[in-house]
Amino acid sequence: MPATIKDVARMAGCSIKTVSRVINGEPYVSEETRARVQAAIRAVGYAPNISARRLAQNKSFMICILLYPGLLQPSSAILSRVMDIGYEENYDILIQPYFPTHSRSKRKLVSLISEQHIDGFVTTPPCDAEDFVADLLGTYKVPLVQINPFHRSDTIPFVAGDDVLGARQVTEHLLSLGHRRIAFLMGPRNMRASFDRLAGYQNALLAAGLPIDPTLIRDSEFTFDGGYTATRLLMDLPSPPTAIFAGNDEAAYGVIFAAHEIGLRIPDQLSICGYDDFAMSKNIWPGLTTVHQPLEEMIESATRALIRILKGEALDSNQIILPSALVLRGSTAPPPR
Amino acid sequence: MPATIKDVARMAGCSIKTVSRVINGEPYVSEETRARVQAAIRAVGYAPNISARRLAQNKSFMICILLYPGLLQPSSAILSRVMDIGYEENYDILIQPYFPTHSRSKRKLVSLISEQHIDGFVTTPPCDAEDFVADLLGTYKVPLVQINPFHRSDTIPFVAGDDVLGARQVTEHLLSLGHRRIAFLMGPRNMRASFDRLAGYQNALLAAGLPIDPTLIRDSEFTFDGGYTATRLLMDLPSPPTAIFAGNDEAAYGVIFAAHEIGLRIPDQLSICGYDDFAMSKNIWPGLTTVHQPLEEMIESATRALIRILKGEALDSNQIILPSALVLRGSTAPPPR
DNA sequence: TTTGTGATTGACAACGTTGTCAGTTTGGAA
DNA sequence: TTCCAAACTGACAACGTTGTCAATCACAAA
Repeated sequence: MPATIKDVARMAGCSIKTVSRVINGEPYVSEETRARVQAAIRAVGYAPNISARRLAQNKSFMICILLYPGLLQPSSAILSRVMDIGYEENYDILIQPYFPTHSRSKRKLVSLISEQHIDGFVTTPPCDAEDFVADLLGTYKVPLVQINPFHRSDTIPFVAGDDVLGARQVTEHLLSLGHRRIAFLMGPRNMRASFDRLAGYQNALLAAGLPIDPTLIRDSEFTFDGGYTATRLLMDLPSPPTAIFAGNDEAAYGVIFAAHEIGLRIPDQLSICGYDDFAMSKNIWPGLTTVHQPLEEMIESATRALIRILKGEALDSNQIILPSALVLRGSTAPPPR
Repeated sequence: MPATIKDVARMAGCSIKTVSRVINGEPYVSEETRARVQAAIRAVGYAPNISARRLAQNKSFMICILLYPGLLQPSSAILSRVMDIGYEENYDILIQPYFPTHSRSKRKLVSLISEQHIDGFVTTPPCDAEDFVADLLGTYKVPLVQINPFHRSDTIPFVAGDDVLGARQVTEHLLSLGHRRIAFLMGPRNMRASFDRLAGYQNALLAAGLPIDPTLIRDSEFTFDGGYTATRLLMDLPSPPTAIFAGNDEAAYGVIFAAHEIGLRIPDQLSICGYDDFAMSKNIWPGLTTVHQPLEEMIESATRALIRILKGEALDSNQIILPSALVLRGSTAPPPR
């Protein structure tokens, strides 16, 4: 039975309302009273009961991040960073795994909104692929900030990277090394990144005056297995590519594995690029040339934007685009002569 | 303004208490009334307000998992599994990053207990290394289940693997391949696994009648950098090891990287073993020989045990030991002649 | 002196549940 | 028929906060 506001009030010799004012930093409390109340709070070891506060204010002080477990590999560092923000701002951050098309996920989401009254959401791809989430949050009028959303909306704030540009830079890097047959591994159709990166790849080829060879474009679903299978097929072609741009890092790991299995030396016989710069990409051998996506910053700024909205502050812009950067490591080199 | 229990009661033509009985599946409601209430619930789209329920029952229906962000790499699959259990059992699962020795972590933990009234905790190494957590939970009388705890307690339930056995099996595997100079990379001093794995390594050597060479035992802190640095030093020895047992997978990644950098072929010139079987270990080349630790099952059974405790049910045993298994992949082979 | 204004304070309702307890109904045994 | 226990039901308090509003106080201006 922890101390309540009443215990504090009794000890400080004032009303519970005055204690409440002190706790919430409201004005109209004399310095003397404030000091007395604060002393009483310390004396009885008082901590406000969050459930009561939530009930009285009809707010939950909770933010939920919808995360698709398959992709995104949320390094714990990211989660930790987000929790810190929550700590500063007095919000609790709830990490919720979410599978689109999965009915249990949907029910859980409904319960988070209707029972827990979560104050706001951050979504990550491909959780936004169907309109279910946005529609649901729309009908319940729960604020939402999206990360790399499928559809960029004028009304829903989002944080994103420039995947067209990043993919173009990767491709130009490979072109500048002398590669002419560059394969591209396409991601799932429910993520915007898949299309944007494909566009960047194609833009670079066209700008270089090269044809787009459909046999060099394969599906990987952004998975290890997808990258592996695509590579086995690609390298069996009569004239195989000299470089594979894997669409994302996880697929690239599959490409690397397949290349090793086939007995190809990386990067001498096959250059490989990824996209995303997962933590592991600098730890494998050879280091993976990729595009660093500032996932931590993205989640952080999405969360901060959401909190601003919840506090009723205006955002500078509904669209936050963060820069990505090509990271050159050991997995790319000029093609074999 | 969502529907409340009053709206349901009005529509069903009964008291709010009767609605409450129906919601909670309590007895003493006639079938006819029950049906009418349920119809009303559906009609108004009622969902109970969790904050009010928490306040009235002085319970949070929340479980918190303390996770050290550096290690453990909680694959999202694990988190997802745990959330599912929570869903089944009507508990919300809070994932809380926790750094021992980090004062903010401690304050957050205190707030989780005293403000949020979290019903129970699951700890993972090395969050339990100091006694702070156990003491705190003890004084607040909050139930706790530990995973791979530093001290195995008779009173605090825990789930663990048999690291001594696992490490012994790894070492015996290397011995059976013919290795005689096997290095061991020690983990941090605040994790039981570090000592248990060292013991398994030493037991196997002693059982084979081999001496324990202290120059072959190095610190890695279970990190990539630690594994990398230790390997550079080890391979500079006048008579370097022919195999390195890296203590955990993350350190093993560092060993592999260093070996490649030195120009050693794996496994022909150097055999490498890890421990833990992180998801990536089967995706790198060559696949890493390691010990599979059933992390998902461990977190699952710890969570289930905690929920049983919270429900007042007795545990079959306070000590749950789950089997680990040696996984042979491509990173080990007989030593060079 | 009176008046007004802003600072300070507290009584009480409200938030949406569940717990307590007393009242009513039902059905079967005496 | 009467009585009793069990089944059913609801009024109301309680949980620990915050919001509303009225009351009081202090002090300066009129």
